[in-house]
Amino acid sequence: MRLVIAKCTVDYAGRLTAHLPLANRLLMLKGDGSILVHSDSGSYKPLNWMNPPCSITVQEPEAEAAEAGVIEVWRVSQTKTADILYVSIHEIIHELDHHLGEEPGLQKDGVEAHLQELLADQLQVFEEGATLIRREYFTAIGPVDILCKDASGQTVAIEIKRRGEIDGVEQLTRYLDLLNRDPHLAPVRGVFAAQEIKPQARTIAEDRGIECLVLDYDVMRGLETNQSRLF
Amino acid sequence: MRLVIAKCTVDYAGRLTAHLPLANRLLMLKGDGSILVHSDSGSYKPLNWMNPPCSITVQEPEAEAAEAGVIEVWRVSQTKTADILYVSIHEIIHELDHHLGEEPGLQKDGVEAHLQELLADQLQVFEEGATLIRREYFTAIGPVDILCKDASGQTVAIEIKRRGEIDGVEQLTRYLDLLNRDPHLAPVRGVFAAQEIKPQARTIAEDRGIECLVLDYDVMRGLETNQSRLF
DNA sequence: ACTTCGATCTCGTAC
DNA sequence: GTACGAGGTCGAAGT
Repeated sequence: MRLVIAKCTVDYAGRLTAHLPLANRLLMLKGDGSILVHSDSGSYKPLNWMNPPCSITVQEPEAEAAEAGVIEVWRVSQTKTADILYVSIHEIIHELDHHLGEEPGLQKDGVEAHLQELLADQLQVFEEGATLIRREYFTAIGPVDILCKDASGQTVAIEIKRRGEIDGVEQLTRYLDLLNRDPHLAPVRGVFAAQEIKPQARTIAEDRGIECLVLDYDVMRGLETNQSRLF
Repeated sequence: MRLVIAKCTVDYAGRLTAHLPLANRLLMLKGDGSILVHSDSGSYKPLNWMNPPCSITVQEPEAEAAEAGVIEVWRVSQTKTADILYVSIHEIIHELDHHLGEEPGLQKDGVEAHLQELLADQLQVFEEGATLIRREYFTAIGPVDILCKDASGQTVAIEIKRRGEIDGVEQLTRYLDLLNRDPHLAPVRGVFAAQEIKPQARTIAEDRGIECLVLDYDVMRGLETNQSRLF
């Protein structure tokens, strides 16, 4: 990895065109040829960048640019797409080069699939007396997150999201349309469950007779802990 | 901005928990207190990070960690949320500190809003004789990008996307359902316009009687330039 | 290989 | 401020 702190301008042309006026920035050149342009604030997204695979060539500035103070131009071109990035260097302030070696990679834990497991184990959170038919109940158009029966024996399809938005309601609607064609299952209740349900999604869901269920992840995790202690 | 190349492990606990095994990495400490952990490959997303506002304190390692080779621990805590990040430093390989100064910011061009403006000004691109009713025609479920009348006087709802995908067709479908309930407007034609329309989106759209319109951004920008020169 | 969907999404913008 | 949609989304999982 090569790190360069430089006074530069940057021009990008690809899906959009963008320009960075003259200022001091960090240029990070990774081992795979990609480049990131970072400022001293903002979140993890660089001001500008080029994804691998790409190649960097150093060019002499054109006469006009040289007069404006450009000492060299880095031409970064994407190998697959036509995207291109020009970094016009006015001054190199610091430079540092070091080979980092192997990256073992990030180990994650605690994703959204957990919500589905928790609700399947705790169907009373949805309704007392509900019994699981199965998780990931497969249909021709995709898996229904949870299929169960309520206390009266009616089939219930539950769609689970972390954040409930319109897309999720559309998805559940398609499942319900399909499931209700099966005389063994129909009529099927639809339940849209999420940690947070957006107003527009709730409106559309309720307009279609779909029930909304807000899940409290921390409470459900707590219930699970208590259950595992009890049994 | 402070740049440190170090042999380290990283532990994050917040919305999820994550761990980085021992390896050499770049630690970028920005002026606003945020920190990014980058490896030598991958895209612009860091392996791990903490967003501002956050504070960093350096701690002595606990006895067990010290025996494992940890020389210091950086405790990075988010000011608002309870998120926390620990960087356990085993060895500092390089270090570089420099104040970058003001960042003038990225100048973008070529967004989707521009497509809407252009098409509203150039309805002949859609169909000769079409006349604008209004952009961002507001409905109970959101704004219709362009509402206009065709040469025969029929109402037309146009949904514009940069890339036309299924979501956009669903959105337009909802608008059409709603608009067609209004006897002053019905029957309403639906037009799905985008720089690029995915085959699946096109299939669904046409199956629903929605017309697809591929927009050439460069040509439309050229037309606008010519218009502003003529008038 | 391509597609779909979640994300510690980030980022802008309208309200 | 919050809410919503778009992204040069990124990244992983499944097909």
